[in-house]
Amino acid sequence: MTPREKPTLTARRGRRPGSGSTRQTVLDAARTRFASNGFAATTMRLVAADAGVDVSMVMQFFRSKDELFAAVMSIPGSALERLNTVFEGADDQLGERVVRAFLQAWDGAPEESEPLMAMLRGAIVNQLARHQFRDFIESRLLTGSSQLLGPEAGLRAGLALSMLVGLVTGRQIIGVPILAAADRETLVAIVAPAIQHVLVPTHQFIRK
Amino acid sequence: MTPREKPTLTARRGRRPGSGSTRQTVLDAARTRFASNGFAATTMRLVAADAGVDVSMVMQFFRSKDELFAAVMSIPGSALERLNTVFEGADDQLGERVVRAFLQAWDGAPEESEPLMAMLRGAIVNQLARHQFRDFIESRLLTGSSQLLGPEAGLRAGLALSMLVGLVTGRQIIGVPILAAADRETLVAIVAPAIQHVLVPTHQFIRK
DNA sequence: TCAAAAACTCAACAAGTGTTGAGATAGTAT
DNA sequence: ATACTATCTCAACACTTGTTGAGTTTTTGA
Repeated sequence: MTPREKPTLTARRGRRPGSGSTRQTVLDAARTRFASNGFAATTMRLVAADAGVDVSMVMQFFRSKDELFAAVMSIPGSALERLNTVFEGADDQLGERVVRAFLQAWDGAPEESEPLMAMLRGAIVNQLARHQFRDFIESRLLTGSSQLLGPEAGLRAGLALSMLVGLVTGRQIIGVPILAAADRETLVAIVAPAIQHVLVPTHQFIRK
Repeated sequence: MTPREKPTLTARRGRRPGSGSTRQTVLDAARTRFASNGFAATTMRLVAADAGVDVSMVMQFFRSKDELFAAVMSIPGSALERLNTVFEGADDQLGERVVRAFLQAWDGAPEESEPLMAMLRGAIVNQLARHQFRDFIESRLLTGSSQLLGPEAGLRAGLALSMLVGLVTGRQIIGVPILAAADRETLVAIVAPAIQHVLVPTHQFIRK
């Protein structure tokens, strides 16, 4: 049945898989579109037009819209990695460290912030994004915080995260003017003590 | 031209505007669908089927999908009204009062919580909802907090709101298990001090 | 009774969606 | 050269969407 000749190496002839530059172009276009338009409003034809290729090209690289979206979100990006370790250590600056890292992750370079933005926008409409988002909150971050704070550790970390996500959503996605206008350090100054209190169940606040 | 007899009252003849029960049924169905499925995933045919009428019936009552959505969200509901006064008074229990009122608004009866849910889900996709949401955060609530806390009053209230919205989103819409499983009082106990610190720029925490 | 008007249904349109398959083009091995 | 294969385009399918207009039923006021 199956031809056994030349079982060793270079069994396949013909054109080698291309440089992948087009695939990357499509992926970049999709990332940007998903981040700014959300999942539902991003059409395959729109992504294809941005990338300057035909629609079926997109379908051939990524087999469906869902898989394209998954490919966009599965870009690990150093942003997520950086957030992995930020919960470690329950010292006085924990809140400030967490808040600053969080705001940075969403303000940074498009290659890092856009997948996060796409995930956030998609979490409302797309089931895949919703699950990815749960994983993002549950496994990636809650495991890093296990060394923190007693039996409520997971709950406290989840609360801090969801509240910070709300802040970023209002600031970047909804575009509440008063939040969008504030600079990062002002936000850190106000929010950091609050997050500190959510994360560390201390009953008194260390002054200055 | 126009008959002048009996110019006083009952000018219109024919069937009076119906009991309105059907229109209300449609509105209820739309409210529930928008709240649970979001704007994009809610189709006119789905709403019509839920209400047990034809699609064009929905179109006749509310002239478009956008106007139907607007009708759903413009249900004032005592939930929003209750939130109007909750920011008043910068005492020690302000944070607790705000958090509890907020969680109640989203946990309460469907007629009150569903418009909020619809607004929240729609804010990502629908421009109308996004504007409504800004108004909800800006005018309705920030004006009530003007008596609070200095030059940063608006920013602080906006921050508290966005963070609480993030909490509710994670709990009810995304369905993060660890947040959904927690009961309301546990959340109040953890979050209230944090919100207190966001709203009132005190530098020390009153113990117990 | 009778006609007007509201309430309601049926069938379809135009546009847009994700997706598919056939085929053209071009690079790469033998 | 030539067979082979990856890249890419064209055209269309099958379906869903919001929306519309014509026609039917039911209630109401004169």
